[in-house]
Amino acid sequence: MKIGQLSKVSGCSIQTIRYYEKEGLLNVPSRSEGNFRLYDEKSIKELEFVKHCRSLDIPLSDIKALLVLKNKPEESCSSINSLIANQLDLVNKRIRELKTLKSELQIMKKACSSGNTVESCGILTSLNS
Amino acid sequence: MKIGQLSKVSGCSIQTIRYYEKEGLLNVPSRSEGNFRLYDEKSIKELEFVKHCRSLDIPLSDIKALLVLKNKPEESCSSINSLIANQLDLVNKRIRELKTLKSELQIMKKACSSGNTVESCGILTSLNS
DNA sequence: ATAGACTCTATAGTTGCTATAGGATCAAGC
DNA sequence: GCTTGATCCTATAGCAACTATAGAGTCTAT
Repeated sequence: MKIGQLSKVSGCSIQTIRYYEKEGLLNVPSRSEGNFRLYDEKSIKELEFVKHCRSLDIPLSDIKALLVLKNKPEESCSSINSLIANQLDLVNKRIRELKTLKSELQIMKKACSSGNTVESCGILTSLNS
Repeated sequence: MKIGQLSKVSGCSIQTIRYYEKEGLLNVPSRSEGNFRLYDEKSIKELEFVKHCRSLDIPLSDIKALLVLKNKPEESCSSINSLIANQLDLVNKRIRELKTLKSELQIMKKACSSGNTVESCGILTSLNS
């Protein structure tokens, strides 16, 4: 299949697929006589692996590391484990940050009784402090 | 005071201060004879306003809009209100997304009983599906 | 006079894409 | 055989919000 087809079945844009290839996250596909990329079932699996990792916000560099590990089946998986643990820490940290943000934004929202002028807006007042 | 001093009292890096100036978020400061930027107390206030907005993840373009509104004290503050409400929506959405992420990552973490080989790693297995 | 601390501008790099320009290829219809 | 439109190709630029670097000028102290 050609790239447009792979894009449809995977839900990744054509540019993104080419970008992943350039970044070394996908095996280099074969080419047709007219220099079009040709993909097969295995390519779909590869792309879906990357997509799944990305849906977990795993950075491309880490996905690359995972792909290397996938090809060393006999090694210890402790680095995979710590990679995921790390990712979890990041997510937890970000959730905590966003919750702090949320409560401050909520307070600000309440401070503005719409219909005010800018001059007396409680939001601007709180942003100034 | 010069930019290094402002950087220290504000906690913003020198490059960030210059960047904010270039983006029109800070008033253009006066210059010394040797072409160094010179700041005063008002500059600190301005920078702190921007910093506070940024700590709420408000994008620079929105901060710019807020600055314009600050100079029209007699206008209605409803656009400030909706800007903040919008920001709150975004934060809430992101929190929900991250919570989904978090639970999937937790499941994956459990799936790996460290000491496994890469081949039998529960994490890789779940990433493949 | 010179060393070192600070500042200046301009430019490139970061991340993970998305969008565009300017072309080549291919299948279908006339 | 020729054209049209859909698809593909590469290379490059743009996004957000910075950070980092190069290469130069300025200021202060000795």
